[in-house]
Amino acid sequence: MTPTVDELDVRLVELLAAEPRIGVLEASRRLKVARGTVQARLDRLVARGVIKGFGPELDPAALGFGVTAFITLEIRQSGGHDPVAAHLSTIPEVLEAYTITGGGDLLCRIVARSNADLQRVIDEIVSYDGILRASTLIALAEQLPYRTLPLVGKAARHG
Amino acid sequence: MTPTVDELDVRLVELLAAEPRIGVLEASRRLKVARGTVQARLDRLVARGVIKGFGPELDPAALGFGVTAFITLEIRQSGGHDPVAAHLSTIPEVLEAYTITGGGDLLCRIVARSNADLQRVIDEIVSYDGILRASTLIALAEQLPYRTLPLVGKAARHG
DNA sequence: AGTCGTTCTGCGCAATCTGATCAGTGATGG
DNA sequence: CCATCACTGATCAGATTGCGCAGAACGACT
Repeated sequence: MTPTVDELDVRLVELLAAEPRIGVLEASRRLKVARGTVQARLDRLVARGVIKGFGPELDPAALGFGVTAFITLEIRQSGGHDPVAAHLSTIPEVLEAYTITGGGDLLCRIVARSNADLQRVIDEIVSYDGILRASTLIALAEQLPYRTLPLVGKAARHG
Repeated sequence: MTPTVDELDVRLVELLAAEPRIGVLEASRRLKVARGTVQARLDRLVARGVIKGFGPELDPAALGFGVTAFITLEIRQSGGHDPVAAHLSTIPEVLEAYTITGGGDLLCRIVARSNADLQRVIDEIVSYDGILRASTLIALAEQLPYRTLPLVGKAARHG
C-alpha cells in the first residue's frame, strides 16, 4: 500500500495548521512549489478523507462550559446501542461517545458549566431507560491538548 | 454575565461549520447582513476564544490509524504529572491526555494502525518510569462523532 | 530505447473576494 | 437630549481564486 501522504503533504498540512488563514497562493510561495500543485494536493487530501474539513474549532470553555468529564455508561444488553446513542445526541453537552470493550459499555465525553451543572447533565443522560449504571471521571486538567499533527509526520515516514 | 454569543453568532458559526470554504462576503449574503458585520462578529468570536482556529481537521483513520483506544495511567505520586505529559507528547499516537479524579490518574486517547500496533504504542507509553499501571479500553465504534455545534446554540439560548 | 501516464511547473485571464474606510441610521443608556 | 455602539450600504485598490494550457520531469512498462 502506497503511503497515504508524502513529505510535501506533511509540510502543507503543517503549514495550514500553523496559519490557517493563508490562501493557496501564499502557501505555494511558502512551500516553494507551483500554485496548482498546492491546489491539487489539497484536493487530493480532502478527497482521500485525510482532511475532513476546515470548520471552525470551538472552545467549550469559552462558551461557558468549563468542566469536562468522561462518563462510562453500562447499557442494558437488549435493545442495543443505537437508541442510546440517539438519546445522547439530543443532549448538547455530550460531545462524543464510543462503544468500548467490556460488555455493553459506552464512553462519553461531556461538558458542563460547573460541577453542579454536571450533575444536571449526568441526570439527563441516565434518565434514559436502557442505561443501567454510570460512572463519572472529572477531568482536572488538560495535560495534552487534542492534536493530530504528529500523526501526519509519522504516517509519511512509515508509509 | 452577558451571553458570550448571540443568535447571529450562532447562525454564523453554524454556517461556517456547514460550508467552511465560503468567504466572509458569501456568508454575509446568506445571513442577510452587511459584510462588515460578519467580519466584526468573526473577529470578536476569535478574540474571545470561542473560535480557536480554522485548522484542517485530520482523520487518523484515513492516515492508517484505524484503531482508537482510551488508556488510564496510574502515575507515581512523587514527580507529578508534568514529566509524564512531556513523555506522552513525544509519542505521536497519543492524541490527548487529561488528568482525572482518582489518585494521580491520567486518561489518554491513543490511536494505532492495528491491534498489534496498539500493543507497541502501549509499550512505548508504559516504558516511562513514573507510570505504575495502565488500563486500556479499545473503542469499538464511534457512536457519536466529536461535535461542539449544539453547544453554541445552548450557550446562546441560556446566556 | 521508446512510449505512456502522472505530476509538477509557469503562465495568463476573467471574476471574485479582501481589507480598509466612511457617512448615515437606529437602538441603548446616562 | 446627547453619547455610544453596532449595523448598513457603498466605494476603492490590490490580492486571490478557479480554470485551463503547453511543456518538462519522472517512473513504469513493453
